Amino acid sequence: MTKKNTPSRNENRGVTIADVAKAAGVSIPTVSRILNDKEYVAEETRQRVHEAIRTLGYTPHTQARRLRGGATMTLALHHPIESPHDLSSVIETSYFTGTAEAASEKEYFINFLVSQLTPEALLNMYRSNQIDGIILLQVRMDDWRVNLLRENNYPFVMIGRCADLEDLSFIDLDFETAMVAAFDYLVELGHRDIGFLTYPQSWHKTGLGPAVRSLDGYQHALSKYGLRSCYREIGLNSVEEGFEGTNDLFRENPELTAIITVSHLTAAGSIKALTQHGRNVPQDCSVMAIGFGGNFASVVTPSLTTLEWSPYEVSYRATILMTEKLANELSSAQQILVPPKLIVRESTKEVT
Amino acid sequence: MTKKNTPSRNENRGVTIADVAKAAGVSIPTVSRILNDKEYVAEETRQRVHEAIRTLGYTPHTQARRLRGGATMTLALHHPIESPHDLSSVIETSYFTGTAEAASEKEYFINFLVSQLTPEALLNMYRSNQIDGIILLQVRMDDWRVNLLRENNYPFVMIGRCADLEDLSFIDLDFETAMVAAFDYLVELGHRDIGFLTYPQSWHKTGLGPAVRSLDGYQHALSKYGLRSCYREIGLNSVEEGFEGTNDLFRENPELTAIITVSHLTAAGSIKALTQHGRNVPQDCSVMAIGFGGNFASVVTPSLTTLEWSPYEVSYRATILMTEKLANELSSAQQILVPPKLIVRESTKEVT
DNA sequence: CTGAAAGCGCTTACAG
DNA sequence: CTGAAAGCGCTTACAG
Repeated sequence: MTKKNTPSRNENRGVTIADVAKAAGVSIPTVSRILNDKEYVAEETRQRVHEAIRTLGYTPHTQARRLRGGATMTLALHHPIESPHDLSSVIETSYFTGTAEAASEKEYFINFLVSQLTPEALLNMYRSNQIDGIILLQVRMDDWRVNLLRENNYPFVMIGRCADLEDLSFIDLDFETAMVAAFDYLVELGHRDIGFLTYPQSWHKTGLGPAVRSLDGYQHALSKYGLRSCYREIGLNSVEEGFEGTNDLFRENPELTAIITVSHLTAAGSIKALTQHGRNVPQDCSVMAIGFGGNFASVVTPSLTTLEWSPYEVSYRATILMTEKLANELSSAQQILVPPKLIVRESTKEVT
Repeated sequence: MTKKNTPSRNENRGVTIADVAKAAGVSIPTVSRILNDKEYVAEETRQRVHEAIRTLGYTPHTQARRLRGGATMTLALHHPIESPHDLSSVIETSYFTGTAEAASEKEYFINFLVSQLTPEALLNMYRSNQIDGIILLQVRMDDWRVNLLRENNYPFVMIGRCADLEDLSFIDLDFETAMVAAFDYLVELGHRDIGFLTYPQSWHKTGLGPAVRSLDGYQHALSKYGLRSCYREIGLNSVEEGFEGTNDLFRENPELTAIITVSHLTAAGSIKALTQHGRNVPQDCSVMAIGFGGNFASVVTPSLTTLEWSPYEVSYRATILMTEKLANELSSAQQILVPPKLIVRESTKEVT
């Protein structure tokens, strides 16, 4: 096995604008102009410079350009979570890919921040010119990040939304509409005894949007149809909690004919519990989930009827929004509410 | 609604090292030294400078530091895929979070590249100093990215591995071992008629590691136990393909008592097919999946026995490896093979 | 222990 | 149409 020499920095790296200028027999500014399609340049000069660029394999130094240009052309996507290890159960891959795709289209870099951030650290991201803007995930009704960024007038965009939205741009899932839509659908099928397994109490207490707004929507739906309240606040990301929540619900309300959950995981637990107690889904009880779709829905047996959003699309749009804001292309704050899509699969059925 | 003025760049941004120097009544290099804990500085001066830094809210300009320092302190993670939209079905979130976490610990930035990359574009990432190194995903036995990077002597690390590994650093899942381990486990339970739903033929043809090595491991296992071959190459990411693949397999081999799949999705399809044909899992037939774990396994009913790896850990380690390589902390190429962990759940059982 | 000088690679007025 | 000069914010020898 021949041992090769592995230098830490590469030789190719050395080609600078000065090299190109020398090779083409012109000055550095001239090369720069040609690179940036500025002003008038003699066609013959342009040819010569391009020739030099090609033979030298020159590419402008991104960092230097950015230093000169003032903008970092870098965005951050922040999800506050104690343990990044667990993020996979909280957020879908498509959030990353949607953001990454939009950023790359707009020639921005994107940094994913998946940790608890101190106010100091957040400010430093801007102050030290690491980022031009940030996209906030998991926004609370009263969110310190929003307050801080707003005070300091640093550009940001939310996926989600806080309480005071004046002049703020966001894209959010419309949970209120989703809840009512779920009831519209189930009531239409003849259901009147509907149980709801919602977000954990801790989410509600800390003012997390989905928790607060789902419950609001739930109340609307109840009064719209004159139904009585029947819900449990349970953990989001475990089949077990769905299992136990469902058992709980049925112990006190054996008459239920439908269950709405806010995660595919708890829906799966719900189905497990029902099946185990001899209730067939959807024959004896319908189950539906509100949330992100993806592959989960069809893995479950029976496959899940859902009201879902595309995290890819939502994050893509949020990122485009961020770049537009930075380019001053937004005349006013953009506030976008995305309605969910109803996808009927096998887990729901009319009451017999 | 009061209309606020939204300047595009922020005022706080202006604080530079020169401001600090002036405020503290010292020269710029002195501030720089203090910032970087260099050499001897009079304690009294240090105090004064720190004081100025604090009151001005100064943070060093990252881009400028990088320009001066030579390194971009930025890494890329590349997954080649035609449609980034579909990435969520191919790769787990934990890949991103593991990478992001390691990068942030080492004070690197990380850019996720989730698109088809041209050779030209890949070289440009280095030439234009956008990145110091790249982490390659979905590596083929003969991978143009590897060849190109190697030729140009640009630093990279693989999650996966190609055929010629001389002097290359990687961390890969040990699929051969996994296959044999699956058979060890099932044979121990008394199974001798075992069907295998493996990666699609296209993967095998393009030389994708998991496809090639799973099949190799499969052959080893067969000859180890003197069993006959019985497998199908099917699509990875759909419940349907698992469903149909299983039906296919049983049509010609009704005697099968166990199925091994390489994805949770196809395993779910497998269970669906078996159940639908009146075969109880695991009573009449065991099903197990080789691959990443996560929440999928317990969503399925019965929950899946798996041989699994943690994508968080694998990507975390790969990223650390990359930073070590860049810091020249690696005396030789690191080649790490990660064995899977067997997690017995409900979907497997001894032959009765 | 500290400052004046040069330079990282580029771009943008400013003259010609 | 093109070049000389200044500067983006920082760090690193080099003198003192």
